[in-house]
Amino acid sequence: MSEISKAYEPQAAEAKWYQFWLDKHFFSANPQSAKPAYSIVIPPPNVTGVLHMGHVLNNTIQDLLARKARMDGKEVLWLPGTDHAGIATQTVVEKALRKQGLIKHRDDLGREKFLEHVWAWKEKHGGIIIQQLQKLGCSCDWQRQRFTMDPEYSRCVQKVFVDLYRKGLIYRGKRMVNWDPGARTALSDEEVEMIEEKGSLSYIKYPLLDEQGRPKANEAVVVATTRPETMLGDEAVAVNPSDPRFTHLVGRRCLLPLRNKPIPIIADDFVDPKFGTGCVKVTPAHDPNDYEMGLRHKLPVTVVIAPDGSMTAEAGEDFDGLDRMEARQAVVEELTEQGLLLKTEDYVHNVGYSQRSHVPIEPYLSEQWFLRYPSIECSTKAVEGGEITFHPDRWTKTYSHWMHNLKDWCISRQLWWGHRIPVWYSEGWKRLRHVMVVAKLRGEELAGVNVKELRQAAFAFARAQGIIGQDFLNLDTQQSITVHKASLEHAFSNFGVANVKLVPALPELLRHAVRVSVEPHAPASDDVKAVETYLAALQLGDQFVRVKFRVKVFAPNFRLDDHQTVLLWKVKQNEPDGNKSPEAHAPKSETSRPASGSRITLADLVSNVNADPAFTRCQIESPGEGWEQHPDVLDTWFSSWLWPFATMGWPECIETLKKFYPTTDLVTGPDIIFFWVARMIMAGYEFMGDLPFRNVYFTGIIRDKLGRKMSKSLGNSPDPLELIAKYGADALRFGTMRSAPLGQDVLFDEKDVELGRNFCNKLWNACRFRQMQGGQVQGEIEPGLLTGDDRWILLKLDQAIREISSAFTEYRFNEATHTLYRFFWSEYCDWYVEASKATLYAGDIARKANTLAVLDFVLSHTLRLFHPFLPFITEELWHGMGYHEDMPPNQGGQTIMFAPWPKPLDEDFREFYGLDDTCLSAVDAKYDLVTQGRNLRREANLPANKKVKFVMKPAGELTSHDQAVFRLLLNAEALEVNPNYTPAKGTPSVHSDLGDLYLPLEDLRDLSAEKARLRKELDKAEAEVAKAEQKLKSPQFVQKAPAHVLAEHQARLAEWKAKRDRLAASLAEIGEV
RNA sequence: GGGCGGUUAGCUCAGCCGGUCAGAGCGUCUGCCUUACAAGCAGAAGGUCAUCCGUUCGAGCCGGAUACCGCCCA
Repeated sequence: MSEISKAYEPQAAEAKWYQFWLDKHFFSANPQSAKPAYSIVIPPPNVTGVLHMGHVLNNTIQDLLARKARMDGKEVLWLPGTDHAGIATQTVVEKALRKQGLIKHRDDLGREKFLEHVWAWKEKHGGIIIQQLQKLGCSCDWQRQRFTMDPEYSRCVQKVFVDLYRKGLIYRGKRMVNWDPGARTALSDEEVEMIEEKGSLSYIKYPLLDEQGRPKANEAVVVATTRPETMLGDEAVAVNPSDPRFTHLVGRRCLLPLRNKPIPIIADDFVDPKFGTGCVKVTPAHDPNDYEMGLRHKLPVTVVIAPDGSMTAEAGEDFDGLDRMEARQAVVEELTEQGLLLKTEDYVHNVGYSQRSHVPIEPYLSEQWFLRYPSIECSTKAVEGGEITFHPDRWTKTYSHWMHNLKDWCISRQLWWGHRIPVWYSEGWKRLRHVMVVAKLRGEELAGVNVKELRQAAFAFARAQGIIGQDFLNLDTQQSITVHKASLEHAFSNFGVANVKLVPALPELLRHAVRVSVEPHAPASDDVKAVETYLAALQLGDQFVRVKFRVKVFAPNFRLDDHQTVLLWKVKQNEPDGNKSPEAHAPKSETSRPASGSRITLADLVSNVNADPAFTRCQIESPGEGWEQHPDVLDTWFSSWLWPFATMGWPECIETLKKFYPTTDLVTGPDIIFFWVARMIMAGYEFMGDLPFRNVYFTGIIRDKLGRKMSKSLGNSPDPLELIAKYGADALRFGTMRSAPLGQDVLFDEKDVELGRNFCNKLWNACRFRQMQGGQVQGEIEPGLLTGDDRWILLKLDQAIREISSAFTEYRFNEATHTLYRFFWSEYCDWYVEASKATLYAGDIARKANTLAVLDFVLSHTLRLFHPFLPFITEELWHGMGYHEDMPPNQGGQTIMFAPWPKPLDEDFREFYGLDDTCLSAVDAKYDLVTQGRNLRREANLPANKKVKFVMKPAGELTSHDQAVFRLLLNAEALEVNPNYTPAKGTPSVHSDLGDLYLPLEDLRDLSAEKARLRKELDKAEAEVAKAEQKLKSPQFVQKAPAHVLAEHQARLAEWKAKRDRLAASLAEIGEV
C-alpha cells in the first residue's frame, strides 16, 4: 500500500481496479483454452431497466460463482446481455413521448416512426444497467454482450419460429385469450396474476317469456354475477341438467333486460348448482367458460366490450363508449331502476390482473398464435432425474407440476416492439377483406358432347374472340397481362372442363383479378424476374368460383401470362372437378352464400388463408414485393428461451458453443420457472439436443425489513448505486450475501450494508497493522519458532478453508460469509492478532519474523477466500501488501482474480508444523482464562483502562510467551506467576485447565459483587450437574446410548462437578454458604 | 380446494446426520479514544425453539394434528 489511510476509501479503489481488469481483458473467455470450462449466462435484465436490489442479489451470486471458478483454474465465460421487454419498453417509450406532448397515441406516429423512437431510447438508456452492473464489480465478458433484438439474435428467434411452424407445433387460432386492455395485447396464462378482491355478487331477474314471446307476469329466473356489465352480451341462461329446481325451465326463453332480447334457457353440466341461484348467465364473448358453453349450444357471440375496455355499440346506446367499470355501475343503476336487481351481496373472489399494466384482464376472443411445447418428455425427466439440479431442491416439484399440466403457449402480442412474427401475407390478403368485383360468366354457350370436343370448342372460342396474344389491362396493378397460347393449352390439359367455362369470362377475369403475391423467381431461367399470383372471383349462376392465375414477369418489361391455373372452390364442397359434362357444373338452386350482386368479399372465397401458400408464407426473409409481414410480435420470452445458445453464436458459429455449452450454472428467481427456466430447458433439448445448464440456483425475493416487496410506490426500494456510493460495492455485496440464505427471501436493511462496510474496514486495518510491523513480506515459516497461537490460527484457517469451500459447492453463500466473518474477525483479529503482539512487541528478531510470516500466510490466504465476495478491496490489498510479487503472472502475479483458491492444509504441512488438535485445546483454554479474567475486572468495577495486577497459579508449566500473552490480553500491569500463591480471603479467582487466575484487590471490604458472581456461577454449575446426573441415572440411557455419548456425558458431569466444588469452596471462603 | 415455504433473543435470521446446540449480526445496557481499526475494543442482559400429540434412552431437529403468516396453482 503506497499510502496508509486510517479508513478504507472504496470509491477510488473500485474504479481503478475495474478499469484495470477491463484493460487487461481478464473477463474474456477464450474458447481455445485448454482449461476446463465454466459458463453462466446472465438472466437478461430489461434493457430500459435500472439496477435494483434484486439485480444486486442475483448478479452478486453469479459473480461469486464466476470468480470462484476462475480461482479454481477454470476458463470462465459469464455472458451478459439485455432483453427488449416488449410491453414494458413500449409502454415506457409511449408514455415518455406522450409526456413530451409529441403524441397522444402511438398510432399518431405509425409503426416505423414509433420504433425509431424506441431504438433511440434504447441507445440512450439501454446501456445504463450494464454500467451499473460494472459498478457492482460483475466480471462479465462484456465483449460478448448480447441484446435480444440484435440482428443475429433476431434471426435465431425467427429461425426457431419457422422451424417449429414447419414441425407443425405453431398454429394460429381463434381463442379466448387473456386480453390486457391497458397494453391492448394478448397475454399468456403465466402473465396473469390472480388477486383476491372484495367484489359484489349481483342477483338479476330475467323475466320469463311465454310461448308467444310475451313476458309473463311475476315470473323470472334469477342469475348471480360478479360482472353485471357483461349481461349486455348474454346469449342464454344456463342451469345444471340434473338440478330438479329448473328442469321445467329448460327449453323456454327469457327476456334479457336492458337489451329486450329473448334468450334461451339451456342445460349444461358446467353449471355449478351451488353457485348463486343455480342459474347462470352465459356471455360467450366475455368469459372462457361461457364461450365453451356457447360452442356446445351454438350460441351467437355478441361482443359488448372493445379491446380498449370500453363498451361497444352492441352494448346499446346507453352504454356505448363507457369504460367497463363505469358500465358496471350504470347497468346496476338501470337494473335497480327497473326493479330487476333483486339484491347484491359482498363477495370475495379472484380477479385476474395483467402483470404488465396491472389492470383487470378481459377474456377476449381473438386470433392468436400458439405453440405446442417441444421436447416435453426429456425436459421433464432432466429435472426429475437430477441431470439438472435445482437449488433449493423443492422447486423441482413446482417445475414438475407445471410440466405435467402444460397448456399451449400464446406467443403473439399485439405490440410493435419485439420480434415480428416471420409470417408473410401477400398484400392481396388485405384486399381479400375488401369488396372486389366479380366477373360474371357471360351468356356464351360452348357446344360439345364430350370433354375433348368441349376443349376444342373453348380453344376455338378463345382464338375467335382474340383472347390469345392480346393484352388485358389489369385494374388492380394497372399492368397488362398477355394471354399466351401455350399457357391456355396447358390450362386446358390440366383442368379440363372446368376451364371451358372460364374461357368466355377470361378477359374480364384478367382485368379484375387481384394480385395476391409476388415472389422472386427460382433461378431456373434468368429471363424470369418474378412470379405473380392473381386471384379472381367468378359467378356461375348462383355459384361462386375462385380462380387463381400465375403470371411470369420477364425482363425487362415484358409480361406474359404464362401459366393459367384454375382451381374451383365451390359452395358445395363435395362437388368434383373436371372430366365431367358441363351439366355437372350447372348452377344449383341451393347455395349457402349470398348469390347476388357483382361485388363480393374475396375473403369469402378463401376458406383458410393461413394454410394457403398463395397468401401465407412462414419464412425469415420477405418472399418479395407484394408481401407484408404479420403485424404481431412475439412474446419476449419467445426470444429469451433461446438465451443460453442464441447468445453463443447459434446456429452458425459453434466454437463458443462447443466449449461453453451446456452452461454450468443459472441464477434466477423462482417466479420465472415457467416463463423462462422450463422453456429454456425445452429449447435446449429441441434445438441443441442437450440441456442448457446443469444447476439452477433460485434466489429469494428481496424485501424491505418489514417483509414487504420492494416497489417504487412504497418508496422502500433503495437505489443500489447510492448504496455503492455511500458504502462501496464490496460492502453492498458482502452485506447482501450475508443476509441471503439459500432460497429464502431476503429482508434487506441498510444496516447490512453498513456491516459490510465495517467489515471491509476491519480487513483494511488488519492489513494495515501487518504492514506497520515492517519486515520481510511472506518470509519462510520456521516450525521451531511457532507459538501455540500461531498453530492455533493456522488450524483455524484450515477449518475456515474447508467450511467456505464446502459452502460454495452447496451454494450456501451466506454460510460462507458467516464463516469468513467469524474466522477473520472473531478468531484472527480478536484473538490471534492481539496475542501476536506479545511476540511482535518483544525484542526477539527471529521470533518476530516468524510471526510476521504467519500473519502474511494467513492474510494472503484470507484475501483469496474473500475475493469472490469482496473483489475490489482484496485486489487493492493483494497488490498493496505485495502478495502478488512471488506468484506466477497468470496465477496471482497480475491479479488476485487468478490466484489459486486456497486448499485445506494437507498432512505433510500439518506434520511439518506440528499442527494437531491439542494445539487448539491448549490455546482455547488460554483464551478462556483471559475472558474469565476480563470478567473479573468487570465484576470488580475496574475501568478497562486501569492497569491491574493479576496472579497466576499455574497447573503446569507456563511459557514466558503465554505469560506475555496474558499480560497483554488482560491489560495487566503485571502478572505474577506463583505456584504457591495463597490468596487473601475473598480474592476473586477463576479457573481453567491452565491453572487459577486471581485478581488481588487492595480494597476487599465489599465482597458483595464477588459473592454475587460466584453465586451465579455456582447456580449454573449445579444446574448442569443435575442435568448430567439425571441423564446418567436413567438405566435406558446408560444401556442404549452409544458409548461415545455416554463417555461424553460422564466427562461433562465430572467437569461440572469439579467446577461446582471449586466455586462452593470459594464462596465458603468468603463466608457464604 | 390442491401444493410449497415459514413460526427460534426486542428485530432480521443461522442451526447440516437427533447427543455442549440455545447461536450470529443488529439493537439495548455498562466501561474504555489500550500506539491496526470509535466504521473500534472489553464485558453483560435477553429465548418454555408457535401449540398439542407421538417416535426415541434422548427432539428446534424425525412423524402426525392444530393455529397463524407468506407464496404458487386451480
